[in-house]
Amino acid sequence: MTLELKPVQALALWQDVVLETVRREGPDLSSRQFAILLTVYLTSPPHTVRGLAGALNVSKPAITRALDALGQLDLLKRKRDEADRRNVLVQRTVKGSVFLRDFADLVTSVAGRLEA
Amino acid sequence: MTLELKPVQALALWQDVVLETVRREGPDLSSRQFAILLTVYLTSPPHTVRGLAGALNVSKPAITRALDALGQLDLLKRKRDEADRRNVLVQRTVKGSVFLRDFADLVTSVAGRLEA
DNA sequence: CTAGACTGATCCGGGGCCGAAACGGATCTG
DNA sequence: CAGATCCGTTTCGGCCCCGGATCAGTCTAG
Repeated sequence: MTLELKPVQALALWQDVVLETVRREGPDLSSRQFAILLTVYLTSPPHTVRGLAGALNVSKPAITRALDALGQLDLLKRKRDEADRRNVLVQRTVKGSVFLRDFADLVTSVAGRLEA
Repeated sequence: MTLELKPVQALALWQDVVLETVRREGPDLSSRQFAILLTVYLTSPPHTVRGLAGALNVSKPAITRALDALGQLDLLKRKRDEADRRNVLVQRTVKGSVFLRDFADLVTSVAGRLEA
């Protein structure tokens, strides 16, 4: 079974969620930063700078900066790969898990209020 | 009837959509700009700078700048209110309609591929 | 051991966005 | 009228992000 979602519902869902995140004065992530966050939490490790750059079709410095910002917010952390010290492994944090769980709840709640 | 969406599905949906929009090298809108765009197209007119600023809980100059950017992209246009020439009415454009319809199709298509 | 490949970080000039404050035009009010 | 008020825009100093080029550290093949 797949999830049915009409175009008008999709836009309404997006609007409510984006509006809510804009209104709340929480950490305001760019779409790239958010994409990185979601990718790290939803796809299987390991996650490297180069890998993320390729996955998002973005330059390496952009990933480095995004990791700086996300690390500052404690939503993600870096760890040297001891097996190959050239690599940096991007890992989850407790705060990041909580942040994404809250976000998921927001989306489901908005979806629940949507007329189907 | 309401729309059922589990937290894990919500995150997966969001990741796929955000990842796709980041990868595509289309106009890369900030969340505020996108929120403005959605608000103008989904809620009933008239839309003024002050009204949008209040709705998004954001300063007026931020709205002005966002309208500059969205106008440059031809996704939205400004029009003087002839009844009260202090006001600026924000209006839709053909290109904006197409842009949002495409986006809605992207979301529905991703949702359709989601395991329910 | 060394030359080369590969990693992530940094440098750099350029550009966008930020909010507070000030501005000019339009409108209302006394 | 003149002053107060409302509107959107502009100015200002500051901060963050952009990507190409380059860097230092690490690994590997010969």
